[in-house]
Parts: sequence; structure tokens; C-alpha cells
Amino acid sequence: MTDFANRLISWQKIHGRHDLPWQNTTDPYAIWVSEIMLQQTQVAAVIGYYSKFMTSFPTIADLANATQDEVLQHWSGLGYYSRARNLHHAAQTIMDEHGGQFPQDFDTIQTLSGIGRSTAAAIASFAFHQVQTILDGNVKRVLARHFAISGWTSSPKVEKALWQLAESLLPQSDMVAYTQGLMDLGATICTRSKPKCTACPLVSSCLAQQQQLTAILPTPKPKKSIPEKNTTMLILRQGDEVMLVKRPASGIWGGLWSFPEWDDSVHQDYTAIARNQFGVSTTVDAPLASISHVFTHFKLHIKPQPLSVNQHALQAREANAIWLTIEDALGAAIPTPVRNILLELSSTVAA
DNA sequence: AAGGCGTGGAC
DNA sequence: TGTCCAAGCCT
Repeated sequence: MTDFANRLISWQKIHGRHDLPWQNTTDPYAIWVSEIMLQQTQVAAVIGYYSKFMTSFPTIADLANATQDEVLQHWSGLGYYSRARNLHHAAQTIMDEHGGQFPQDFDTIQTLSGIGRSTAAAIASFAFHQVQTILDGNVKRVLARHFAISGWTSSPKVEKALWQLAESLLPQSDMVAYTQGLMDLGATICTRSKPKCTACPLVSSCLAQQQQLTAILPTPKPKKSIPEKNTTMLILRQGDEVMLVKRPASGIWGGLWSFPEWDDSVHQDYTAIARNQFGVSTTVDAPLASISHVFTHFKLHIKPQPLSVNQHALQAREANAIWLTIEDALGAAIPTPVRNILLELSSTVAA
């Protein structure tokens, strides 16, 4: 056993996290769901979603038998919705091709949609006590500092070196404490800013500490400017109901319900659009305050444009359109800006 | 291989 | 405030 692993394991058992909702179980399903939710998402943001999800879908079979809409509903607001679609699809794969049992073979685990090498290693170590290394943002930061490795840690060259390094450090036992220790150290001690080096079990061998490189490692991702886009969301209203449309299965907010969007760079005759696209007669109301929503790769300026529907239109003319009360819409699989617009609408109505 | 894919915490 | 980036994966 490497000294690195030894010290990490001992530290984790005393100072690590032991009471997160997805710990203290070897149920691969419970661990799997948590690992997917935690991809690129902080623990604090996941906790509420996790318990609700596990209550609604307690087993792989329950998840496989649910509709995609039900699954996305539970993911609404969490982001990266392909995770939910892949999770649902993988549950069906497990039912169809693995007899309903989560596979234990490391390579087979990685064939499931949404599970890459690091997530597979987390599941394999936590659920099956296999000797496989994770390599998430925490581990990259810990290794880049401890071994004074420069270069953006997600560049192919550096990442490959980090995988090899991480493998070389593995213990032959105690994989639960070791894997959790890697994450705990990165999340609570070896943090991006203001790391608590005096409390670190690995400080005595940390090269960044010795060479005073802690503040500049890991090397930050190269900066890139993101484009800005504009869109108008048409809010067709009749009484306390609004119309939502189902977005395409892939792309941003794939499979979620949203307001119909209109590129308003040219046409601004919203009444004509509503008549031509949705077959309803409307009058144009005052637009709501614009919303700016920042994604990883672009910034979206949304102009919410309410339209009052004059005639009875509560039968959706298109298969991908539905009319819902604002209350029901808030419970549907909607992205965050749509939720915020609905909340604004309901407060306006109430006031 | 590089970019698509969400949202919010931390500072 | 804006900036960085988080238990990454997919194409």
C-alpha cells in the first residue's frame, strides 16, 4: 500500500464525510443515482433532489418503468438533463440485458449510458469494493498540487498522465474510505481557493507546498468568450392556463417543457405568429422584464412576451403542446428560466 | 478533439 | 459585480 493511500484512508476515517444520504450503503443503484447527480454538481445542490428521486424511484425496475417525462420532472432545475435521459435509458438496459441486476464487471458498467470511467470507478469501489480509481475535479486538483503537475488538468495529455498517476497510488483494500477520501480531501481541505494545508494529511509530501505553487495549481482552464443569443418566449395565456411545448429530444433543455420560442430579430407580429403557429386569436400584452440566463457555452437573453388568447384554445393543436395551469406547469419538467417566468406570472396574477 | 450540455455555490 | 468551476460524459 502506498504511503499516499495509507495517510488518506486514515484521515478519511476520522475527518471525512460519513453521513451523506448516499453513503453507508452498498446498493449499486443508490450509489449510481448519486454519482450521476453529482456529476459537475455540488453536494449541496444534489441533496434535495436525491431523496425525492429515490422515494419516487426506489429500484432500478421502478426507474425503468417510469416515463421519461416523470424522470425529467424530478431533474427539473438540476441541469445537464442528458444525465436524466441517460440514467433512465440505462435502467431499461439493465432490465433488458442484465436481468435487472446492476452489472459488476468494470468494463460492462462503462457501457451503460452516462457512465464513464470515473463514475464507473466510483460505483465499482463503493458498491463492489473493486480497486479502480476515480478522476474527478477533486482528484485532479489534489494530484496536480501534490505532485506539482502544471497544465490544464482536462487537456488530453495532462489527463492521461493523471489517470496513470491515480492508478499507481491505489491501495489494495479499503477502497470505500480511499475513494471517499480523495473526494473529501479535495472538497474540504484541498479546495480551489484558500486550501487548509495545515489540516492536510498529505502536506509533508506535497510538492506544491514545498515549491509554493499551491496558489497557481491546478493550471486554470484557458478562457474563451461565449456568444450571446436573443430569443422571445411566447406566453400564450387563457385564464390561469399557459401553453407549453415539448422541446426536441436532444440539445439544450432536451425533452423539457418550455414556452414556444421565436427569434425576434426580424418578425415581431406576435398575433400573426400565434395564429399561424398555434391557430389561436390573441392580443399582445406588455412584455415582462427580460431575463439573462448564462449557460456554460452561451448567454441567452430572454424576452418573455405574454399573449392573451381570446377564443377557446384549451385543446392543444399540436402533439407537442399542452395547456396547464401555472400551478401544474410549475410541477412539470421545466428548465429554470421557465420556472422563474411562471413564478413571475403567478405573483403578478396574485397582486 | 473540441465543443455541447445547466445551474448555482463561492469569492 | 463577474469569474471560476463543481463527484464528467457524449459526439
